[in-house]
Amino acid sequence: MPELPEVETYRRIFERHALGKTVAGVSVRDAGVLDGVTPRALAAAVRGRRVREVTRHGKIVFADLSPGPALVLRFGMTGDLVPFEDGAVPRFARVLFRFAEGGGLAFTDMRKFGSIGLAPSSQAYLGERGVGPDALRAGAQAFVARAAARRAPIKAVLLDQALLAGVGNLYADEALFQAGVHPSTSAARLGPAGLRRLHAAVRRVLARAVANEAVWERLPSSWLLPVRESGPCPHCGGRLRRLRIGGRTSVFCPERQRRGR
DNA sequence: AGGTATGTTAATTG
DNA sequence: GCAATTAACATACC
Repeated sequence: MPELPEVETYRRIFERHALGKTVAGVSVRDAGVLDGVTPRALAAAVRGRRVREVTRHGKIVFADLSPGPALVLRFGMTGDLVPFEDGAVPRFARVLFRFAEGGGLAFTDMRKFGSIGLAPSSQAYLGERGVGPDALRAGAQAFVARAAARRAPIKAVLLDQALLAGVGNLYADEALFQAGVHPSTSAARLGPAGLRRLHAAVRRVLARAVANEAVWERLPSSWLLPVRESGPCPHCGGRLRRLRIGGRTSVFCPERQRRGR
């Protein structure tokens, strides 16, 4: 379940179980999730190294092994990090990390859209891939300027990781809902003021979700997220509508989020 | 049985 | 050449 708030909880899990520890071994159970490394090369690069720092940028977790490369963890649609003790390997485990001090972490991923790779550093990786600023740290200015130049539906623009890294389909819908913006509105049409308000909503939504460790049951009942599948609009009680935008499903309240084209 | 799914990205179209 | 859109990836579940 990985968007920025979920991935931040993964970062904390990795930190709790690996920070300061030495990697004793890496076991690749499905090489299909490796990105640009062979199982052998991954093990060679990581084994014997200490985890110095665990960071997150958007939906990506980096484990800094310096001196040495950074481990790059991406979770796709169904990735997760699950602590395990030997013997009890979690379901859908694709890669296992074991630590010299004891314990292990499993990278699980049912659909295998996630990946594990290596990079000289997190900065190098982000630069090469063109990942934009982290959605929780970025100021509004750059986002407003770049989004204003786009005519695509604002929903699609919010999902563009080059503009703002970390926003995914569900939290994008939540931010649009709270800002009262129709998902198919052209980004440019919102104007600087509208984009600024939307950016504030994105940050507020993500920060609140992180504070609640991305547990939906703890989110405010005024939010769209908990009732996204089933319920009526928590504000007006009306029926929620869904649209296909940029290949993803958008859920919104037609009453609260008026069409703006 | 068929449609859908929290993400990326190559390929295609405009 | 760039912005926008769509298909494809692999797998489980309702």
